[in-house]
This record gives sequence, structure tokens and C-alpha cells, in this order.
Amino acid sequence: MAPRMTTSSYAVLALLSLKPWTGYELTNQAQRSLRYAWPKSERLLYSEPKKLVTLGYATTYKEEAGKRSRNVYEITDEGRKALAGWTETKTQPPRFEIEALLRLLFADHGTLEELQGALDEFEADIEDHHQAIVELMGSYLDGGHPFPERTHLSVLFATFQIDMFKSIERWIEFARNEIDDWPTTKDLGMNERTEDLTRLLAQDESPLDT
Amino acid sequence: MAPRMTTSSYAVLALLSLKPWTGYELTNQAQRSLRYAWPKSERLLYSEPKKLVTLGYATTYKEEAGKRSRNVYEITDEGRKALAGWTETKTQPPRFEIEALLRLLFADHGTLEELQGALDEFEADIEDHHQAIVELMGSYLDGGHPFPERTHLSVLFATFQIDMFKSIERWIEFARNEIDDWPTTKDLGMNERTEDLTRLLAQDESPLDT
DNA sequence: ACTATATACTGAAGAATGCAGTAGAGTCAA
DNA sequence: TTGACTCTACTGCATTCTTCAGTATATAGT
Repeated sequence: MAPRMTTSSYAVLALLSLKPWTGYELTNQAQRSLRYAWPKSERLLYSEPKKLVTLGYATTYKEEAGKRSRNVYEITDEGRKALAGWTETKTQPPRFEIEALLRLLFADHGTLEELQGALDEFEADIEDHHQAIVELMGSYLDGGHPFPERTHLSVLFATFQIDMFKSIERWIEFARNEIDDWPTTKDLGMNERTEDLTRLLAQDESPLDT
Repeated sequence: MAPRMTTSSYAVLALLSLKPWTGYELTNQAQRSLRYAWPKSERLLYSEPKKLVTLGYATTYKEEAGKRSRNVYEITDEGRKALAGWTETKTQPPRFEIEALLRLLFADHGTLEELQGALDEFEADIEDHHQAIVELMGSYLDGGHPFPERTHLSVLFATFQIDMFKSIERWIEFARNEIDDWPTTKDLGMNERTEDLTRLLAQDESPLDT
């Protein structure tokens, strides 16, 4: 049975359309540049180009460098056709996995300190990503984009990321302030403050904007 | 071999700590309330409580209603202990899967119309979610929270969601405006506008804030 | 010389998804 | 009243994806 083209297959195929890559380069590039749109494991990123070869969408050869060898993958004409057909497939809905928020939702089983800890970790992760992108933009200014003719796309995407990370950081600050007023994680329920917030949200207004 | 407790197992265990549920209720409740923090398939949500039973963290019995039967799951004392131990495990970093943005990154293989289409779908998904939460908040005001003493947690989480969805919607508007000025998806590269944006982002300023 | 880090992968087990299938119960309309 | 449709209430199977351990060479720093 011929394997199916998944979104991850198209992602790798799209990278191959830019230039030939080795498996190792592909895992690194995909993890660096696609991480915030389509995060995939290193293992999968080694497997996908092999699948593309069996489908006839890529060719591969071994490059020898002393006693080391590495697999180079190159897109085929068939592969370019398949990539063009990507647009005919349905786009998957967005998916946000945030364990820190799951822990917030069930914070009443733990202490305030544990909840604050979860928020701290969340913030640290977001700040890391945030800083990485700001630095990447700095490198673009110095002509560091690997495919200069594609800079407009990377930058529009980066705008999304920076904007989202800023908004998340603002929320974390807000959440910390709220929690600081809590005596415990439990049984606060629909108190005055919560009711005020609920009323705002029900009117589609964010307490962070006001 | 005893199965491992995954984050999803803890999520289901946390739900069970609130009250006993049937498998069917659990799938529905988890998909409605955990969807934006921990999105999981219906299939998994039917499997997890069974796993909890084999681990001794839940008990189950069949409830008969005519010719129909359904499985009811109830947390055990062991289960409550296990849930308390959740805080000792590391929180997984956040993960954002957004195929629409992947398509944006590689939009130069397609047309402007296709890129706009991807943004439209993205927007439609986000707006659906956004509206669902605003309505949920309205129901909370009418006393509709299933566990009133936990309202403060749900509302703080809802603040995150509404704020994030608003921020994404603003970005989509922004992106649409940018794209409207593009003659094609290709080879725009580091033009004047892109350079302006890059400069802003490199200074950690969002073009959406100004 | 030793250690750490980067390069360059693969196999196998387990987690999670998607899809099809089964089947009873209630609703609405032709 | 029969048929169509939706909701309830799941299960099995194939496939996808992640995690982890393992293998082995190359290179830079102390």
C-alpha cells in the first residue's frame, strides 16, 4: 500500500522544493523554522523524506565524506506536481496544546505555589520562543535569510508569532495579578471579581484591553 | 506492563475528581471544556478511563437503562492520590499546530487566492471558537456553571482564550491588508515594506500595536 | 588524552488519531 | 407508519506520530 501524504509530508516536500537537503539538515531546519506552525519530532522528519522517495516525489543518494555518509534528498518533477496539489486538500483546524492551562483549570487540587509554578514555566517557554524570533529578525536585517526572495513570507509569519507571544505574556502578567489576590486555589467560585470578569467576557471584551 | 500516566490520563482523572461520569459524558465534557488547552480525540477519551481502572485509579460499573447500557467511572482514593502527584511531573511546553500558517510560509507555491482562502478558513475556525466562549460566559452569568465553586478558574482560562482569539483575529486582518498590496505570492523578498516590518520586529515591536 | 558537543542516523515500543462499524432511542415529516 | 435523521454509547483496527535508546564518526576545547 502506498503511504498517504500527510500535512507533515507536504511540509517536508515544501522544504525540498527550495533546495536539496540531507536528512539531518531537514530535521534541523524543520524544527527551527516550522516549530511554531507545525511542530514535529526529529524522528518523523527523518522518516518523511524516505516516504517521499517511495512515492516518487523525491530522489535520494548517499554523499560520502570520509568514513561518514549522509543521505541527500532532492525533489522530483512528480514531487512539484504533488506539492501544487496540496491546495486541493482541506486545511486542518488550528490546535493549541497548553498543559499549563490544563493545570490552571484544575488548580484547585493543588496549592497557589504550584499554580504560580506552572505559570512561571509557561512564561519561560514563551519568552524563549519570543526572544529567538526577535533575534532571527535581527539576522534577517543583516541579510541572513537563507532564501531572500521568500523573506516577505517569513516576516509575515514572524509578525504572527511576536504578536501572539506578546499577548500571551500580557495574559500571564494579568493572571499572576489575579492569583495574587486569591487566598487559596479553591472555592472562590463566582465572587465579585469573577462576576465582573465574566460580564466583560460575555460582552466580548477582554479585561486585558481595559 | 502497567500503562503510563500521560497528561491526558491526568486530564481525565481530574474530571473524574469532580464527579462520576459515563464514558460518553466524559468524551463530550472533555471535548467541550478542555478543547483549547488539551484537545484530544473522542477515541482516546473513551480509552483513558479504562486505563485508569486498570491502574486502580477508578472503578467502573454498568448502568442499565432498558436495553441500553453505559459505563460509569468513579475515582478511587488511589486515584486522588495519583492526581495530587501530578504536580510532581514536568509540565510539557506549549504546542501550536496551525496548518494555515504553514501554508502561508510556503504560499509562494500557490496563488494569492489560495493564500487568502487559507486565511479565511483560519479566521472562520477562530471566530467559531471565539463566539462559543463568549456564549459560554453568558451562560455562566445565568448560573450555568456545572461546578459553581470552580468558576474563578474557568473564567481566568476564558480570559486567556478570548484575549488570544482577539489577537489572532487582529493579525488576520493585518495579514489580509498586507497581502492585498502584493502583486503575487512570489519573489517579493526584502522589499521596503518587509524591511520596515523586520526592523520593527527585531526591536520587539509588533506592527499591530502601532 | 579526555570530554563534550555536533553530526547522522535507525529500530522498536507505546501513545494518539481517524475511520468504519454496531446498535438502541427519540424526533419529525411525508 | 414508515423512513430518514440525529443523538446516545461505544469498540476494533490501521495508521500516524512520539519517545527513547542505541550506534557511530567528527571536531573543538581543556
